[in-house]
Amino acid sequence: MTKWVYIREIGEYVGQEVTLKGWVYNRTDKGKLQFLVIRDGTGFIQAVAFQKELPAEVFQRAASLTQESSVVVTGIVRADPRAPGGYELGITNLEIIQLVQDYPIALKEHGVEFLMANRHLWIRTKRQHAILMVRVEVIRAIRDWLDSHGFVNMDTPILTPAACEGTTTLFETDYFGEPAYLTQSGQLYNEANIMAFGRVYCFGPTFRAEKSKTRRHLTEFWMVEPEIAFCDLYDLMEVEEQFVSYIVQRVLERRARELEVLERDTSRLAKVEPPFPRLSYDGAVELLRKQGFDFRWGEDFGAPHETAISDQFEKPVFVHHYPTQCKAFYMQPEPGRPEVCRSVDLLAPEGYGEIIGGGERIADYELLEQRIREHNLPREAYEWYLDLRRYGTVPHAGFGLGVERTVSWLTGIHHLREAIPFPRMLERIYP
RNA sequence: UCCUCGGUAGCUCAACAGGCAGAGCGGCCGGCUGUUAACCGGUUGGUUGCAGGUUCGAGUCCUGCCCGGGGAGCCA
Repeated sequence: MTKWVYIREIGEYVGQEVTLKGWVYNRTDKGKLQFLVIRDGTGFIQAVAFQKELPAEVFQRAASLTQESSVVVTGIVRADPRAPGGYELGITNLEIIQLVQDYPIALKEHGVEFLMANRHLWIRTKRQHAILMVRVEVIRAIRDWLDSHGFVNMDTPILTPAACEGTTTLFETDYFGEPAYLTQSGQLYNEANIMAFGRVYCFGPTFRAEKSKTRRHLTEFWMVEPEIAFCDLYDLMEVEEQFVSYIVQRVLERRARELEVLERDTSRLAKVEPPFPRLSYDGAVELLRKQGFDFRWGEDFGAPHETAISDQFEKPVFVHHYPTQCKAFYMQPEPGRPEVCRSVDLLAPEGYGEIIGGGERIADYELLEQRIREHNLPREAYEWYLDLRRYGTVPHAGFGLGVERTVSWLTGIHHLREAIPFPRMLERIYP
C-alpha cells in the first residue's frame, strides 16, 4: 500500500508513488489517453491514464469516470509544465468508491438561482473553494492578531432578552414562554467584559431580520467585536488600522494562490498599511457636495455615497464624528459639540462599503440614563448596563468588523452571498 | 415595504408583428496519446412558473397569483 497524501503537499513527492483520495472534478477523454482532474479538499491535480501502460480494467475504470465520482487514485508524481499547477499524477491504479450519475453542476455557466439552490454542491468548485479559503485565512488572522495584542476572547450570548440597538429588526424566538431575540451585537456584554478583563473580543454569528435585498446584506453574518477599556476615539482608529492591515497582508501572503484563481488585482490591497486617511463627517459631506450630490447634513450615507467617498482614496478611509441623531444611543457625544458623536466607520475601497462600525461609548451615568429615556428604551432591561457606569466607569471604545464584507472586498467578488458557505438571505433558507 | 428586470429541455439561452418550440452545453453511442470549461460525428431530451381570459390559433396579448435577479431604505 502506497502512502496516502494530500494534493496540497504533492510537490514533496516528485518521483514517488503515492495515493490520493478524492473526487473527479473533470475528465477529458482523448481515446487511449484520459486526463482526470482530481480534487481532495486541499487542492486540484491532473491525473493521467495511458491505455498502453495500464491493465485493461484499470484503464476502463478511468475512462468510465463521471464528474464528482469518489475515487482512490495511485500513481507516480511528476513535474510537468503542461499540467495545471505544474505537477501531475501518472496513474498506476484506480479504485472507484462511487460512480456518480447525473451530477447537476456542469463546469459551465449557471444562473444564480440554480447555484444557490445547489449551494451544497457549488462549494466544491474551484472558485468557491478559493473564496472560502480566503475566509478561513481572514478568520485566522483576526484571532491571531487579537490574541497577540492583549485581547481575550470572551464570547457573548446569542439569545438575548432585549434589543441592543432598538432600531433594526430582530428575530424573535420562544424562550420557555418568554420572548427572546437572536443577537444583533455582543457589544453591550463586551462592555461588561472589559471591566473584568481589560481588552476583549467576541466573535460569532449576528442576526438581522431586515428585509434587505442587496449584494451587501445577509440576515445571518459573522462579526468580530473588539472592545477596549481606557480607550478613546483616536486610540480606536489606530487599533483598527493596525488590525485591518494585518488581515489584508496576511491574506496576500498566505492565500496568493486563491487570489490568483479569483483573478484578484492585488496591487491596491498591497498598499493597505497604516495610517489610513481620516475624514470627518463634515468633510465627507463637503466632498459629496463637490461631486454634485444634493446631500443634507444629518443624514446617514447610502451605498452610492460611501462609494463616492471611498473612491477618493487608495486605502480604506475612516469617517468619524457622525451626527449623533443617526447613531446608536450609547455613542459618546463630542464635548462642546453634542450634535456629533465620537463614532467612526471604516469604508473599504472599490465600492465594498462599510466594513467596520464603532466608536467611543458613553461613560457617564447621567448622560447614558438620559439617552435611554430619549430613545424610549425599556429602562429595566438596561439596569445591568447602567451598573457599568455606577461601579468604576472608564472611557472605553470598540468596533465591529463584518467578516463577509471583508472577505468580499479581499476576494473582489460581486455579492457577499459567496463569502459564507451557506448564506442566509431574505426568502432563502435552503439548503 | 417600494422601484425595476425576468421565469421556455437537467443547465445557459433563442423563437420577428400571435402562425410547425430551437441551439449550445450536459447525458448516451462512436473517433482521437497532451487535454486545460478539449475537439469532431451521431443521438436523447419540453405540463413554455401557476390559474383564468381574448383569439380560428397564445411561449408571444390581457388579469390575478407564485418564484427569482438587481436596486432603494437600514446596516457590518
